[in-house]
Amino acid sequence: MSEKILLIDGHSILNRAFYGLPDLTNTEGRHTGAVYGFLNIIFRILEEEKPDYLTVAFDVHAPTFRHKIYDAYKGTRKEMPQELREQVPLIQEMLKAMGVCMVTMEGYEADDLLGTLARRSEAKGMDVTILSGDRDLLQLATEKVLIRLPKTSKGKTTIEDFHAQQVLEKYQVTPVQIIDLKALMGDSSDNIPGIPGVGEKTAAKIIGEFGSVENAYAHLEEIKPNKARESLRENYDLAKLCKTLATINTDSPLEFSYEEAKRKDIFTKEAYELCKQLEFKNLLGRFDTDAVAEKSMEENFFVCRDFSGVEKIFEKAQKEEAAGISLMADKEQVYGAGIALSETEVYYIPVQGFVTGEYLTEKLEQLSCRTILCGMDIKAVLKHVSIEDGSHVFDAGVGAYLLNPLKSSYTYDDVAKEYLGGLLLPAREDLLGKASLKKAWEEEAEGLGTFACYEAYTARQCREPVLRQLLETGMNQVYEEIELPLVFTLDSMEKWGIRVKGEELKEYGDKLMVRIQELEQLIYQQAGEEFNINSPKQLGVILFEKMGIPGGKKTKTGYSTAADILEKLAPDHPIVKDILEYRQLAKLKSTYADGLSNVIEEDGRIHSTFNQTITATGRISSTEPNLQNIPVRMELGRLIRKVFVPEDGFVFLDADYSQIELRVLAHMSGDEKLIQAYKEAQDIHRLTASQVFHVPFEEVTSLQRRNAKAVNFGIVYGISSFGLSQDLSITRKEAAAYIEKYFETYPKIKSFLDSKVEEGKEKGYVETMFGRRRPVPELKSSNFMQRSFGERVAMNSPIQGTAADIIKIAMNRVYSRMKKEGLRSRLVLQVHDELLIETKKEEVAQVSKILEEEMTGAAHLAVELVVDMHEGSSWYEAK
DNA sequence: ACCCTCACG
DNA sequence: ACGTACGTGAGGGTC
Repeated sequence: MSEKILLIDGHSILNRAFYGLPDLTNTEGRHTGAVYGFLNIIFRILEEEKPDYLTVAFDVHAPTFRHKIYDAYKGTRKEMPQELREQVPLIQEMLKAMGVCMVTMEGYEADDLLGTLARRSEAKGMDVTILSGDRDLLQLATEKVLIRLPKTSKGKTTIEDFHAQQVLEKYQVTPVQIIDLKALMGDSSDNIPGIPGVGEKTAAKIIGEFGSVENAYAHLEEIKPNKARESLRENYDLAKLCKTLATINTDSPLEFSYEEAKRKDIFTKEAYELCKQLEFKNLLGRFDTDAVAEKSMEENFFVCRDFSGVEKIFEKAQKEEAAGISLMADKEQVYGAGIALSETEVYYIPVQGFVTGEYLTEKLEQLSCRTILCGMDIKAVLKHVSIEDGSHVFDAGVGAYLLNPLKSSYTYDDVAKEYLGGLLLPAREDLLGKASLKKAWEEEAEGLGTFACYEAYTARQCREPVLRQLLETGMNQVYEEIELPLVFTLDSMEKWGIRVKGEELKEYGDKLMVRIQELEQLIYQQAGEEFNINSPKQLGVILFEKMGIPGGKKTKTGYSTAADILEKLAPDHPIVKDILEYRQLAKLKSTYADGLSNVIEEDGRIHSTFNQTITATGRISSTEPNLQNIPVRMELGRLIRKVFVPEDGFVFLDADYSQIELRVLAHMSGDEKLIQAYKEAQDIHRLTASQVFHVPFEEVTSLQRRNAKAVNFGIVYGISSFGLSQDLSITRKEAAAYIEKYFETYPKIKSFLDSKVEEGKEKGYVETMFGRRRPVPELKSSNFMQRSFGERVAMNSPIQGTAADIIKIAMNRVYSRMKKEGLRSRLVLQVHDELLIETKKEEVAQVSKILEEEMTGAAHLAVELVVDMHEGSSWYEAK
């Protein structure tokens, strides 16, 4: 069998990886996504091809022979974005570490080097494979030269393979004729102009018929489309020049040693270190562990099964300042616990024999009186271990979230990587797969123990660096005074849950169903056929094709059938009105009537999870179910709130902040006029309208008020004329005029927003009144859209985040005051600017006072914090 | 797994 | 020219 050489087009593969995959950054902020993608592609190809030789070609930044014959060649050649450019030396460093042969040559592009090596190798009788993202390379295809073009879309990489035969099949021309094709049609990405009036189709036809540019010129009169004929007549010289430009040089004077290109083991120690540095954790598994072996941390993990041994562990733990804790437990039971006493002493204690779940949790409770318990997720531990407050607790997940709220998760492996000097640990999935805890307990006992040890270890070891960084960033107060106490407040809310009348919810769902079926029939009749109304795709076809309704706005995948589009069509088309009603009811039925019914627990209550480490701004979120998006704006949906009721002997007290974000803005910007407005006005939107439009307060029209209100909202979101124009259905110009007037009226608001963008650019983050940070990496992006997004984020996050801080402070104070005053009332829900308290009837007056005092007193702003409060026997009534 | 749509603040 | 309001979570469809 003949030998095989694999030739790789470095820049073009890097490009493909950059544009086809999401960008990654490591902890140092280096962009690494393209390098990661590049490596994945070549690993795959190496496995498939098993070549004897391997070489990667790169362009050099210097004029090539093409520049010499054609000045415009360089022309408007697109600059690489910074995020990609900085990865070029990185991939080269990586390839060097892997011992991969690289070639470059001044005056030649990578294509020419690949062409040259392909022909030389072919002449030696080798098989050649070229990996590139560039279709130009197809001109090199022969029976012995295979061109492989990877294509990445939606994270999946597929590879298209071409020998000469496949080129012929796909393009109806020989590989060499690819050059002629390009000479006529041009190639914008390569700055080859082609000749005017000839596109892809015509070029293919001409070359198919005449075989080459030269022969076509020789038979000029036979060329069919007149336009193409005349264009070739006039531009023959240009066509020939293009042909030269498009021709890959296969005879460059490259010095090349096959010896150096011989394929070696690329999984070297150096490459391993570099992968670690770049945090390519998923790639490390490819390296032979013996060759790169490090001392395993698992040598310090011990399983303790005997009772007296466990007692000793806890005795020892009592003497430590801090211990890492990882409780392996689900709702039903406790399976065991990991406990880290020091860097080199980590135990796993499985539940068995005398070591019961109750025993374990009790020991942990005792331990928490003296020793600081460090966990990745303390709120989860609290479900089994009762701890009074945060005085002896460290929550690594919450700490890591504060230090960087943009992460998608705060699992121990992520946190270890970030705060333990890039330490790479196996993730839960590596140890347990996708198994549930129960399943792991039954079938993967050893993995479960290892998992618990890693988690406990990480929680303990992270304490110092995380606390230090919290101090360095000035976020220690937010951690200690807001987030850590909040763990206990949220835990209490989750445990209480909220009572829901299941029967009534079912009845509500049944009523909806009746109307849904009516509407279904109506819609089918009007459409003239049955189809799935829930499918935007099918619906789009019915409305905009079959029924020919105009105004079908295309999205990426088809027509948009979103409510704001349909609403504009509703007046003229009865079916659209029915569809809108159907949609509304279907949503209420599936998400709320059915969705909530399914999560009512044995105690007749719904126990949502309030997540503290999700949002970028500092808000909390609610899941399984989400109780922060229960309908309220439309009456029909609002009725759902009637099934949320307090237990017997209790009522609901609902308290919400009045326009907290706008008040926060007034305070943070220090705009005297807005502050004054709040001191005077009952109706801030009306007053804003009166000041912006220069009309007396009493004469403000409802339209003016609506517009002012929209601008007020827009300001908080990080205003843009486009966004406002969409919201108000006006032109961008009009929207821009409103904004300008607004800024004239409240000049300090403009300077405040501008200063936030500036600050974000300078520091890389913006912060709330209380020092909570949100990084805004998008501000440095070379992409206009992303940068604009960053600007809006820089304006919005300090406002939204400060409001979130304030209500968190209020929640904590309300929670601890009710506890301190020995009340039986309890906080059950938070909806961003609203608190719901299930209040013992006898305690209504006392709780009202607490709510009022703690909510309005949570922060001292230049404007008052105003709270609206209502009492009721359901959430519906209390709102 | 990803898109679309829609519920809330 | 680009193609958007800020922050979330859930359900259904589609590939």
